[in-house]
Amino acid sequence: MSENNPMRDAFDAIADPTRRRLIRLLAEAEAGELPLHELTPHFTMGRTAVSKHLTILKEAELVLDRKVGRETRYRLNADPLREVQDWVAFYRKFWSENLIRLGRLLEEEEE
Amino acid sequence: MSENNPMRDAFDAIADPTRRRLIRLLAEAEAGELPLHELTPHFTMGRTAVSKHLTILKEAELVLDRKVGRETRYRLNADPLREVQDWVAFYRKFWSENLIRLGRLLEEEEE
DNA sequence: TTGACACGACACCAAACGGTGTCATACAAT
DNA sequence: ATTGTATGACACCGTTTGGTGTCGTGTCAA
Repeated sequence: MSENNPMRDAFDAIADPTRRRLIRLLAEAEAGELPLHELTPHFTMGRTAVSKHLTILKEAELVLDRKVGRETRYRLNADPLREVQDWVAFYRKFWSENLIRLGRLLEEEEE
Repeated sequence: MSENNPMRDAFDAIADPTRRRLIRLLAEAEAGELPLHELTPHFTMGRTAVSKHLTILKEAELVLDRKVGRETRYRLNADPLREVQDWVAFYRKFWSENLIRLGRLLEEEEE
């Protein structure tokens, strides 16, 4: 039984501001990974709540984790965000004028 | 009392796949706008459910509406998606190799 | 003016969400 | 060996979500 994970959408995972901050913290971590007890103090909520948000991010495969001693270190995996990028990029052509040039530039680059 | 709206996050609004499909349908509408009863048949759920999704999109200002006769026509406003674009763009540098070149190109362009 | 249509508003419901606190376990340090 | 730390797993709880059905009102068509 290799996969009993609920397996979650990236869109769903980044909908919560706490989870977006977690992603940011992991992105800026010098070591590239952080354990739960170093992430927790950045929030007003308790450890358990942060842990649950990390679980949701794991379900979306936005973070990976490995156990080191008694702590679990979490690391960012930004790849699923490409789906978000691709989806939102489609609507660039509907934005207000000043980014149309950039949009065209991207289209050339992306094929 | 000009603003009694709950006022919702764009990230929150696009988290639901039904709402993403609504955005797509409105984007592809030839007339640029569609009434509820033309949107509904694209889904398996009932009219009331679709209407509630549209309300949520309205709270995020991703759709605008105007009344025409007995119908309410909904139109896409993609501008709030720029916030999503900006947020996700930050993590392009963490993606797998082949987009690093594009990422650098965008950074030059964006300042 | 009667009837069908389009819609918003509302009550309702089960399930998921976003928190809390507690407990058991594994590991570190002394 | 004992104590303290880090964590996962639960049970619990109030609120929100995503759906349903119904009702009332405004509008178009006969």
